[in-house]
Amino acid sequence: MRIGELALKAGVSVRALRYYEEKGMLVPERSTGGHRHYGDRSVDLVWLIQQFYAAGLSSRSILEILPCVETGEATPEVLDLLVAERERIDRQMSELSAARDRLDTVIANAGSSCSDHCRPD
Amino acid sequence: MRIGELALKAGVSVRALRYYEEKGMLVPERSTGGHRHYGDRSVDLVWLIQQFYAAGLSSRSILEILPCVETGEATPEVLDLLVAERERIDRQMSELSAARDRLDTVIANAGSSCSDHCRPD
DNA sequence: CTAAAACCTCACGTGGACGTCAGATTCCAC
DNA sequence: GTGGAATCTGACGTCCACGTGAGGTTTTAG
Repeated sequence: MRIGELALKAGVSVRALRYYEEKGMLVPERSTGGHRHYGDRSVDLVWLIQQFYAAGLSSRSILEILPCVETGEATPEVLDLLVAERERIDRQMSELSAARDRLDTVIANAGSSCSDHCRPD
Repeated sequence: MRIGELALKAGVSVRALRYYEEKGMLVPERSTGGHRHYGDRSVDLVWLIQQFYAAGLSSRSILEILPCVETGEATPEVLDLLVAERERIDRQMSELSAARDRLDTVIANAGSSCSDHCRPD
């Protein structure tokens, strides 16, 4: 399929797909005229890239990790990276959790104080 | 205390503190000569700001949320913002969780395949 | 065959949270 | 009072995942 169709199916912009190629994460075939051609598996691959981006990984990390997601194998360095990213995600989740608790506290207080003067029954 | 001492105690850079002031989040007193002077509560405030940043809030959101963290009160708009940010954090946590699971799978596979050819016993 | 839609390659713009450098001023210990 | 440390105000630099034209080429529907 061509770049526009993949962009639609994967829910990203055409520019993003070109950027992924620039970074080496998703390199398509080319038609004789120079147009990009992607296989069906590219849709899942883009989803995976998006998932990793959403988790705070850099394109550099994703580039190293992607191949071994497909092959199931990893060099020791990539394994280190995988573990490091996993630990970073754990830390980020606990930070998010703490901030969420803080927000919940504020919401609870603000909610009660608001009802105090909004519905003073 | 002055800006350098606060930076040390709060574990941020002097530049960051000036940036917080520029954004209205932490506005200190000034000496006659123009130097910033912070109270002891500023340390906790900076921690809070950092915590919110770590959770992905923008300086704009933090600016609106900070006052009602202190007063315990909130206007309906700020309450909406609080709830929206809380929901965003929830979504981000589930995305992180999904990515972590994916990494775990890869780590498990890579670990076994590595031991396959690293220690073929 | 042709027109328009889709695609191509540069290449500069964006936003956010600061880093960093320059040059001037203020503070504090001695 | 003086010298060095700390601080001051601009203002430009950084990084990254794209956004956004400009100007030209390829593909495809009719």
